[in-house]
This record gives sequence, structure tokens and C-alpha cells, in this order.
Amino acid sequence: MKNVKQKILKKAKELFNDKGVANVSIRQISRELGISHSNLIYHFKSKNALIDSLHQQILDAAILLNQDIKTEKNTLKGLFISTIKGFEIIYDFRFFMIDFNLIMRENSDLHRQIKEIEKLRFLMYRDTINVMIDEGVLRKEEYNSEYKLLIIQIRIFSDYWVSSSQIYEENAKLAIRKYARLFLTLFYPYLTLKGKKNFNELVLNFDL
Amino acid sequence: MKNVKQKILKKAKELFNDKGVANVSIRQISRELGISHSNLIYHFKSKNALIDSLHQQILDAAILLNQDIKTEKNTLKGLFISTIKGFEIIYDFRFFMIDFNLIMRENSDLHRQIKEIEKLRFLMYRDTINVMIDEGVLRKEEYNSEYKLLIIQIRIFSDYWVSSSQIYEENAKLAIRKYARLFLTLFYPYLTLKGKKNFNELVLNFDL
DNA sequence: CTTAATTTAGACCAAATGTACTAAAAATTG
DNA sequence: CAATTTTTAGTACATTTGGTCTAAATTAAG
Repeated sequence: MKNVKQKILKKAKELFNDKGVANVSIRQISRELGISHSNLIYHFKSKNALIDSLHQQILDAAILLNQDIKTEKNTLKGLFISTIKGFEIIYDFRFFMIDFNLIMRENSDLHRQIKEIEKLRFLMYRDTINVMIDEGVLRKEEYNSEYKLLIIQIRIFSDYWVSSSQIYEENAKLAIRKYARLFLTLFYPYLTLKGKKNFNELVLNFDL
Repeated sequence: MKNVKQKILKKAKELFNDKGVANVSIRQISRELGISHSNLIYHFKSKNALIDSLHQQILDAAILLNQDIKTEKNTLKGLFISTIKGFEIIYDFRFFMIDFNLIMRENSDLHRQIKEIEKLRFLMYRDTINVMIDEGVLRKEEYNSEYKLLIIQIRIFSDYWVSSSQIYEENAKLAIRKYARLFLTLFYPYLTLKGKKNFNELVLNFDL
């Protein structure tokens, strides 16, 4: 039954999000589902296999999101949309980012995969930035590799905003939009006058 | 013997840094030290107690650092110095930041303490920024609470740069200065012309 | 309907962990 | 030096976990 597999993934995500990956065992998940742990192992041979599968769900959602965004003519607006939707996806799978380092330490294949994806992500941002410069929305680099540094700052923020919000916010779910705004603000000081106007309109439109 | 206590703390820090807090047990630490686990428990009644103690060491180092910095007249230079030294301290206790969320989840007292410290840290940055504005190094806010947002970005970067470097860098230790530079660059686009000049000199001086 | 494949449960095992208890050894104190 | 306190080791126990193996139950196929 495909059904069971999906139920397992759903419950695993729930428990990982609630208790943290380290505090959830195969046996716990099966217990909560009312199935035997051998049954769970039949479907996913280890906790890592479960996590791999959940990561694939994240990737699928991200790819879908990227396709949607490509139709948007206003690049900055596209950035707003993909940020907000992307942040919601990340929140839904927050265990993955909250226990990011733990997971990477114990799953070297996934770690390698993540590093490859990161390279693509970098190129994508580099491209978006170039387009925005062409559109007169972003200013040119003031010094060599200025935007390269920005993209690394973006990477760190993207990977860990959920973790930080879990530490410091009363209600992390409500804080999603706050952090989306915060993320987008990383771009703000690099915008041209035109870009800043556009940015402020978008902040209002999206109620950030 | 005070000595034993110190040895335990040192070894615990080593193992936490290497294997991650979740993968190190009281018994492992004692085994590596060649003492009985009951002896270790006699000194620290739990892993959390050990972590608390190590966190106190971090605080002590941070306080010392802050005192040093107060004598510096050039605020931006002070920021450079404290960043570089601070990043080295964090690297030395990197387990604490890499397993930050894990630790906070399982030690609510420490979590509360961290949130209090965060408030102070915020005020400190707010103050530093105001001083730099007065010195004509930082530009004024373009919109309300602009620097408040910057300080939150700073918080996220400060808390998670080690985690990120561990994921993406071949040699995290060598990357310390790269990330220090990256951190300081968060301020760059807000600097005045004078500030930028100063900033670039400092980057050269500190070889970042 | 019978056979084969898939899915599920249950039992068992070895290893590790936190915790508690007891007693020996070492250090300190009067 | 004797008494007391501090430090250390050893043992034992209940619990949890990841794994493996076997067999029953369910489903799919011919």
C-alpha cells in the first residue's frame, strides 16, 4: 500500500518537527502510527532513508515553485513571491533546517547532494542579480565580488532563519513573514532608487 | 581535584566539537579520560550540566573581549577586532552553535538565559550603530527600524555562520576569517563614503 | 480458486545509556 | 595519627534502540 508509506512520511515529518530528529526513533514513529516497527523498516530501512525521502519532497516542492516563478516579468516581484512561498515550504519541513548539521553529519550522501544543489542555487542567484542590474533595479558592484559575498549571506540566512526563529520567537509559524521580509531586506541597500520604490510597493502589496 | 573538572570540560568540548553533542555520552567522555563514569557524574550530574559549564566559559571569554574593546576609539576598528576575536572564540566552542537548537530544546533554563543575553546584545549593537552614525561612518536610517532589521540579520549570521561553514567549507578553521569578513560586510552598504574608506583600510590591515 | 508476491506483526538479540547504590581510596582536617 | 570529607571505581538494573529472523496475513495474479 502506497498509503502506508505516505502515512509514515507524514507522521515522521510531524514528529521530527515537534521533537527534533535526534529525539525520534523508528520505533516511536511506528508506535504512534499503530504499526509494527518491522513494518516501518520494511518501507524505510533506516531513519536516514526516511529523511532522504522527505528531502525529496522538499526538492519537488522547490522545483515546482521555481517553474511557477519563471513566468513573472518583474524580477523583484518574482523574488518576493518565491521567498514567501519558499519560506512556507521550509517551515513545513522545518526539522530539516533545524537539524541541518546533524542530518548532514550522519548522511554523507545527502551532504554531497546538498553541496551540489548549493552550487546551482548560487548560480541562480547570480543570474537573478545580473538580471536585476540590467533592469536598473540593483546598482552595479562597488567592488569585485561584492554580490558574491551577498549570495553567501543569503545562503546562511536561508539555511538558518527557521532555526533562529525557533529560538527567539514565541510563535515561529507567525514569524514566517517577518523573516521573509528580513530576508528580502538583505537586498534593500543594494537597490537603485527605482528598485527601492519598487521594493517598498511590494512590501505593501504583500503585507510584509 | 579542580584538575579533573577542567580535564573533563576540555575533553567534553573536544568530543562535542568533533562528534556533535547528540553523539557523545557521559560514558564516552569518561572512557576517553580513563576515569569511571560515576566519577564524571560526581562532578557534573548530567550532560546538560557540562554544557552549562562550557557555556559559562564562553560568556567569560566574551565579557573579557568586550572589556578589551571599549578602549578602542575608532568604533569601526573596534568592531573589526571584536568580530575577529569573537569568531575565534565561537569556533573554539563551535559545538555550542552547531548544536544550538538541540541544546536549547533540551535545556530550558539555558534557553531563557540565552534570550536574555540576546536582548543585551541587541542593545549593544543598537548603541554601536548610533555611535557610528554620530561619527559619520554609518548613514542615517532610510526608513523606520532599518537598523533594527540589520541587527536581526546580524544575530542570525552570528549564531549560525559556524554551522554553515561546517556544511560548505573544506576546512572550517581556515574559513574563520572569510566568515568574519562576510559578517562585517553586512555593514558595508550602510556605510558613508568616509565609512567605506575606513572599512576598506581595515580589511587590508586585518588581511581579511 | 490456487499460487505467488507483498505487507505486516511478533519475538528475539546485543549494545548503549542514564541512573542509583555501595564501598574503596585519597585527601583534608583537627 | 585518627576521624571525616571528598573523590573515585565498580556493579547492577531498567529502558531504549537498531537490527534480524520467522511466520502469519493480506493482496495480486494466473
